[in-house]
Amino acid sequence: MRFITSTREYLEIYNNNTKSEGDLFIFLKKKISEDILAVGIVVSKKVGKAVIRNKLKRRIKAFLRENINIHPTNEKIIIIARSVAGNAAWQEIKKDLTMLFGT
RNA sequence: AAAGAAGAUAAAAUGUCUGCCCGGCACCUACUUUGAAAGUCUGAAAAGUAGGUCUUUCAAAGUAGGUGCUGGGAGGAAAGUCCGAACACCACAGGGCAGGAUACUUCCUAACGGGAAGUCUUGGUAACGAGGAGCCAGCUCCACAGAAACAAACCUCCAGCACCUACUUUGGGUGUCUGCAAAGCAGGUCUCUCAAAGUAGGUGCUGGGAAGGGUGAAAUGGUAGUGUAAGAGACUACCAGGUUUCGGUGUGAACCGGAAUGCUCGGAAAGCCUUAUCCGGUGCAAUGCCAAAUAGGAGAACAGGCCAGCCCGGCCACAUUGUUCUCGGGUGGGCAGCUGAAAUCGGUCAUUAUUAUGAACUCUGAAGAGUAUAGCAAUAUCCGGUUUAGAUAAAUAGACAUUAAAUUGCUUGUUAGGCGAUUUACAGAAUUCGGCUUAUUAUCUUCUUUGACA
Repeated sequence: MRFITSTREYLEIYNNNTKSEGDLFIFLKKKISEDILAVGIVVSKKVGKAVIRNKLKRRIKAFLRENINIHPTNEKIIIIARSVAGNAAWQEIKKDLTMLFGT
């Protein structure tokens, strides 16, 4: 697994994706030929101040580490946080992410 | 006990599982360079010798990756980016204008718009807080209300003139009444009317005056008297303030005491402005370096390509072409800058310097000053210690459990405890420091006022 770091890569997915929505997050997915998962995390200022945004990003990364097996391996995914995700509990985040990866 | 004021400190703890970033050490793998040895192929006048090529092995260094062990890893505001600096680059002979910032005094400081102490004004019963150049240079503004917001006069006050009304007095006329026989004359506590004078009131005009009323955030000193047509610092006494000046104290802002002068002056400079002082610009995305692919640029060398096994021949190109190499610019990317500093704590046995305080005594009209040593404090010096993140879609954590604290519910055997629930703030480094401002949880210390009890 690797993280998406360049603006060009983000724009490529924004322009050509399949969208799935949960209560807390929105997934933008795109099939790729490489046998690896690429993930980008987007948390806007609507979610909260820096401490809250950083904590949410760390929690998403922790989920990805702990659930390495359920990931698809040939996709690029952008995870966008909705504004309510800032004060969600860990159980809610886990449930929402599991549901979105399952579909 | 309640309500306040000032300051200081801390920024919940422990464990389990799973992880992140930076460094150190050891080992392993790969690559590069250097050296040594062996072999191989070559090989300079002579030597298959020196040297060279390639391969293998070993050693050292470096780079990259991996494994293991180990060390370190957010804040008091990391925030806002508001001041001041370091550092980097650019600009710069000197001076002025413009622009910006600041504005009581002394001291601290690398510097500051920061801090400390003092001083004045002001708010508060007080602890304590807030503020500080200049509206006697010029201009401008002062909502609403009000006559008027700085030059005047609405009502009121006073004087004069004109007109109107009422009344009084005097005089004239008509009527009426009475008297005389009548014409007529005379008279009146009568009526109407005309004129003059006076008194009172009203209206208007001219002048005096700025005391009173009312408006406003703000109206040009206050009280009492003299004075006047009415009034007014016009004059007098006392009070308040201003200005000038003398003496004293203090480094200074300023303060204390005296004298003269009727001088009595609106507010706003977070309005223009005046005065004084300071300020070159851009910020680590600074700046320096390495440097791929692709495209294009410059330079150099070569002359080709297709048909064919080769030659001849034919076709294309004949230099703005093709191939190869080199160069510099630039993009993605990477490295350095990058983290130890104007840091912080303690000590005083001893040393030195400076500053402040200071029991006591003396002087003074007061404010205050002087003498002088012990002790104590601060700063510097000195001595000893402590800490010290470096990420880059951005690490420093995620989950769970226990404990702690606070709030709250239920409950019991109620100065106490048990069982639950919720909460544990504000907030995330980005070149580095010194400050300021803002956000915010808890605790402690000192002080003030009021009340209660002893």
